[in-house]
Amino acid sequence: MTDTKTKLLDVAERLTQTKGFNGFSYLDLAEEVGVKTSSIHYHFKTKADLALALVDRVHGAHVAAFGQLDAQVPNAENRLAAIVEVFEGYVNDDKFCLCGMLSAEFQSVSPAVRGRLRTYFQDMRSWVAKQLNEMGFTDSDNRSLSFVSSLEGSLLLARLNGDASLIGSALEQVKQN
Amino acid sequence: MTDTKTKLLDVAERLTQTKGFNGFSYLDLAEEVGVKTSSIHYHFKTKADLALALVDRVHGAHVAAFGQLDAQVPNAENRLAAIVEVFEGYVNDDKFCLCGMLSAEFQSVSPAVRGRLRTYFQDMRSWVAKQLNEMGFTDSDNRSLSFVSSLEGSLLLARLNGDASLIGSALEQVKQN
DNA sequence: GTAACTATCTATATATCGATAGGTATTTTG
DNA sequence: CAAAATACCTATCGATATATAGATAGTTAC
Repeated sequence: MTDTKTKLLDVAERLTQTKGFNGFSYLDLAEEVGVKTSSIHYHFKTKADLALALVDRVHGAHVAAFGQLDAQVPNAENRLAAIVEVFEGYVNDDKFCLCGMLSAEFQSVSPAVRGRLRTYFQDMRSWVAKQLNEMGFTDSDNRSLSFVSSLEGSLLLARLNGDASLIGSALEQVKQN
Repeated sequence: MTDTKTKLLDVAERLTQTKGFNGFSYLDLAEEVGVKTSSIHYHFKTKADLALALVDRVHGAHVAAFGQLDAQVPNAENRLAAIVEVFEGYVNDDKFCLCGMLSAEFQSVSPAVRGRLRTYFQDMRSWVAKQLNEMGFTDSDNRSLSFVSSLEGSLLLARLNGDASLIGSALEQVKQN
């Protein structure tokens, strides 16, 4: 029996990824979860607090996923491929990246969220750089920037065109040299 | 010729690029331009119509800019650099790409806008591919996808970190061989 | 076993949303 | 000139936004 707070985060996450954080209301959220809007305010005092909780949760989940990949997948290229697959999966669900979305809406999110977004992408870049380094690239710092940028940008284009394969195509370039 | 309509588009464009299309209201727009919200409805019957007008205008402007660059800048690499500079300029104005923003908010825009966004990015990719082809790349089709993806993604990261140079760094990879 | 806490509800407040009706100058056109 | 179109306005609608107060039932702590 999933608790209400988790359900709220699940639905809010999906709505943010599909329509944007400013593209849904507490009423939308309440009706989907089956509670009243006042109950959402009980768990997340303001909508800004909900945004913060969303970023924190996805950040934690991704850091954990990075750790699991490091421990379980014995090849850096395959580890990177696993992340690419996650993003390809978004396309089929008509989703953008949650932190990419909030970064797009940057000027309408709280300073606290802005800080978290910077940390999220910094952590992602660091992890990607580590993989690229293991793959033998000497310019892993700059290449990781290119990797993450292409990942976000190609996801935007892939969803727009309903073609998940655009992500892999765009990233091929980054792995060349 | 009333320039109210132009002013409305100018401000709406900036608000979309900074806060997202769902991040501002007709009242925000009206107050900045100095008219009443009913006047906005006179020029753009619904907010969806405003979105359409925004995409159409920027699409026309960019197609025109591509043509001017082709006519006036005698080197493909410099022509590409000119586009990169436009995106670097966005960072200093805390803007994202207008069509990138609406693509992020994809699930909350009208089917008409979705179609226009596809055309916008298709035209951009075609033009970039032409430049890359002139630069001697034989994989210009795939490389243009990588270029545009990196451009959009790195703009997201650049604004997030207030560092316009991230765009050029990310794109260096694409121009390598 | 009662006091405090948790998680929800009802009910409401205040503000704003996009949108429309209808009026009024000004400009254009036949 | 008169009719029509243009570009605003005032006034207002119904719906929805985020948010709060206070009641209630169930659970936990002392």
